[in-house]
Amino acid sequence: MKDPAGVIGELKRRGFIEQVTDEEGIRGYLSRPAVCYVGFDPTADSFHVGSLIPILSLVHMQRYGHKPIAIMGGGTGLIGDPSGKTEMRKLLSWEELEHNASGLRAQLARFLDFDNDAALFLNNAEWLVKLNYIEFLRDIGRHFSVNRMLAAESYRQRLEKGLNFIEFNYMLLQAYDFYYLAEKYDCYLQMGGSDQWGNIVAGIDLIRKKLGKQAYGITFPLVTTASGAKMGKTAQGAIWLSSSRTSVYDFYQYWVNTDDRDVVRFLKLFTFLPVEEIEEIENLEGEALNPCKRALAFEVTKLVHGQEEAREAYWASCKAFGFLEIPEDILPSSTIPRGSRSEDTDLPSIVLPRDRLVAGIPLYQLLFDADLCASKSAARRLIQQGGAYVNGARVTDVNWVVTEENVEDGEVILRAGKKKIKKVVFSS
RNA sequence: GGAGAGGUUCCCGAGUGGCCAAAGGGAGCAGACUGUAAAUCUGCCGGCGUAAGCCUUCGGAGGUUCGAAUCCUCCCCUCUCCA
Repeated sequence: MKDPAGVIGELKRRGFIEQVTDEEGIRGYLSRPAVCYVGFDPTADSFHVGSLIPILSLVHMQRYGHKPIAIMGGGTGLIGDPSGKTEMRKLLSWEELEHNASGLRAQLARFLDFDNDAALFLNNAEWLVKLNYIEFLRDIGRHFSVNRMLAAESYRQRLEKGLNFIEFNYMLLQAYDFYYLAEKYDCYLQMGGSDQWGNIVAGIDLIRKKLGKQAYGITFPLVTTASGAKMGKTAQGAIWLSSSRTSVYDFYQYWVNTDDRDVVRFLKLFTFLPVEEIEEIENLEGEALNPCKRALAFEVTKLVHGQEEAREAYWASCKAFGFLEIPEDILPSSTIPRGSRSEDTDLPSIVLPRDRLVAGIPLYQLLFDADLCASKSAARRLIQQGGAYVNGARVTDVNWVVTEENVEDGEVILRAGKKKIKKVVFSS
């Protein structure tokens, strides 16, 4: 096990830290095995790429011998955190929350070791739901200055757009969470996104007032891509960790397409490759970064979906875009396959009944069926604009029909634009 | 509770009776250029249709009109000021 105190340095070097309340204090707190927590909103039954930062920060903590707690905001999810939002979030029902929390728990188990309480998974509904309003006001509410809350950055934005009482309360509840965890679990460190700063500080104040103890906070930077987009957001929607929402192949592709300027930063944040190795490639430019992007994609995919799935995605991607030797001295700790293409892996595919071929299938229809185009209109546009390929050959005739003649070994390879590819398998 | 402003296609935002599937920008998609990158340029960008055209959309429900995103009525929601 590593020296517990080292975790701060590790997080810092990897770019996880935006702000800390008291660096010296935190180093002291973490100099021996300690407890820390991050809260997650159960707004969906899967995490997306944006949640990787907080999740991985917990993993780093655990690797250094600390005890991470993941809090499911079941209770606060019923309220809706106004921080960082420009408008009110829709409130979730009980059933949704339960469902989401269990999905998230399962995903976290891939990252954290929950055995023997080495990490905890708690739902704050457990203690928030039974709070008594009057008691809460007397015990907790009196410690909060409305003036100070109004001054908080997280509320400022919302004051312009409007904020209702239920949201205004959010800070108290989160502060109460922190206080509760401090008291029950000796947890004196909370981490969270930079929009959580105000809530974290409120918790620290509450702990000081109620328990007379010093607590700490760390915030993560808001990670955006070099072109300014929020991490993990694409036009098709978020990149999810769940393979039923975002296929492993698409997940891998998302990372391969990382902007040059982001590669090093993302390797540090989203993989566990040694920082020294990542620094080795810092000076690479242009095309030389491509193997690094593949390694990044492979490593992140491996973390989320496992080694085998990652290999498959890697080979499928090679098949679609061409093989590229990954030099031995690039990120040597990465377990990305470095040999030549020995494995033959399938492209993403769909299966259709063979008898449809008898009458022939209009290409636009097939593109639509294969999920490469959102509508038949879009498919027609694609063909007209020269972005449609059948078995590698461009097709520009809108009325082109796929027949038996185009099928080889029961398969047709469709491509839309440069990056989307799908194999259609005809079964009898 | 009172007064005012507003809810437009993925987002921002124009549009105040026909020329509106709805300006402009952003995002996105395709092509060129490339390195599965970025930037740039070009085209596209509600659905169905080869097309002509048809259908659905401007908070919701009705109504006026030959014709409504635009006018009227009721309702829902948001914001601002007042209480």
